[in-house]
Amino acid sequence: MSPPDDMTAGVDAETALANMPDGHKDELRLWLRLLTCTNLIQAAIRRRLRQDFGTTLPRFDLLAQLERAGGGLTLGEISRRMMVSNGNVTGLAARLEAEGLIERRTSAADRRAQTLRLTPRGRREFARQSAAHEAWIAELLGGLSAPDRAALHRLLGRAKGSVQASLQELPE
Amino acid sequence: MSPPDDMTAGVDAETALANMPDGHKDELRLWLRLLTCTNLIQAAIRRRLRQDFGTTLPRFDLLAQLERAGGGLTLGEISRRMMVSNGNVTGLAARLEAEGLIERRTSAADRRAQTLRLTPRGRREFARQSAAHEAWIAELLGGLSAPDRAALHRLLGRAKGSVQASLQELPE
DNA sequence: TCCGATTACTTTAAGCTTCAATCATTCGTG
DNA sequence: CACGAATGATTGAAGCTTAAAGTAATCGGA
Repeated sequence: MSPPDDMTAGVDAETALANMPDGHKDELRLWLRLLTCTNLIQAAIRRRLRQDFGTTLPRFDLLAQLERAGGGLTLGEISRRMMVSNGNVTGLAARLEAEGLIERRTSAADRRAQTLRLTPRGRREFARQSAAHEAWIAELLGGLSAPDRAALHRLLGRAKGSVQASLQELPE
Repeated sequence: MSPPDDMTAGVDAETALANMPDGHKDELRLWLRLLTCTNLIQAAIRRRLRQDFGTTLPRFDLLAQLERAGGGLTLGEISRRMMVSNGNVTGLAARLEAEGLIERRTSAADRRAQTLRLTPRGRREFARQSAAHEAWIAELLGGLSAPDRAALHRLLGRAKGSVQASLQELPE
């Protein structure tokens, strides 16, 4: 698993962590705080989806994609929109179909493709979950003033731009 | 990463709100952008840890906790610091021990407790990973000016405060 | 001393996630 | 038309994650 231990040059572990020579400590702190915020919110959402609706965030997200699309979507399209792997969507869709929340249909045009759409029950169920979800978010972020929210949104937009630009340049 | 050309849709979760009736649209937008930023960065880190070091983010995080602590830590203490379940740490520690990166020892004082510490090889390995990790983060967030980073850090602090206050009030 | 409560950890079942390999279908080009 | 390449989906192996139940050790009184 681990690469051959080649006794890498000079960096002993203490200096590597204790006092970061570069100015990169700054970015690291920012990243850790970003991560903490996201994790706190996401954990709260997951817990409530489970407790109040007996469901999970990935299931909720998949239903949200179908609801938003209006019509049906292929597994591949869902995979792209959710930014997860194909195999992931296969399993997720299987569980949601078993629960009667979505139905699948082989596309007439392309017999490789499976089209998913919400069942009436799936649509009803998602409407309830979605309303609650929206309220939870509003509650969690309610302590932030409107100007703070706006500023945060704008700065996160720049951060996203920075990340995407960086990934564009060095995709590996 | 480029989406297919046909649909009007964007790819990420952020574009997911076409038109939201309520006034909570604002908070929801903020949350989705926060989530997108975190996911983009995290996915890049995971991919590189795998490609360059054949490891994963949870393993890296556990090693980081041990390195930062200096001495040994119990499984429970690690579980608290990483904000994950006990059972999670049990499995993670088992894999890291099998790889020879950490060692476990039953505490003399309390025979229920297991103390983990880095092996010399674990320390060397983590030093390499940590240096790369730091550089990746700096690169990904390098497009942000220092004042922007400072402002973002500050606003995220307030967001974290809002979330924690909200969770304090309504723990369920 | 003893016994119930607490604490530390492990185990189990279920689900999520990825990558790599595979199968089926469709497409493009000669 | 034929055939290799590309596309859509599924499967399998491995790992991460949680909640809930279980085991072992410690602690705190009665």
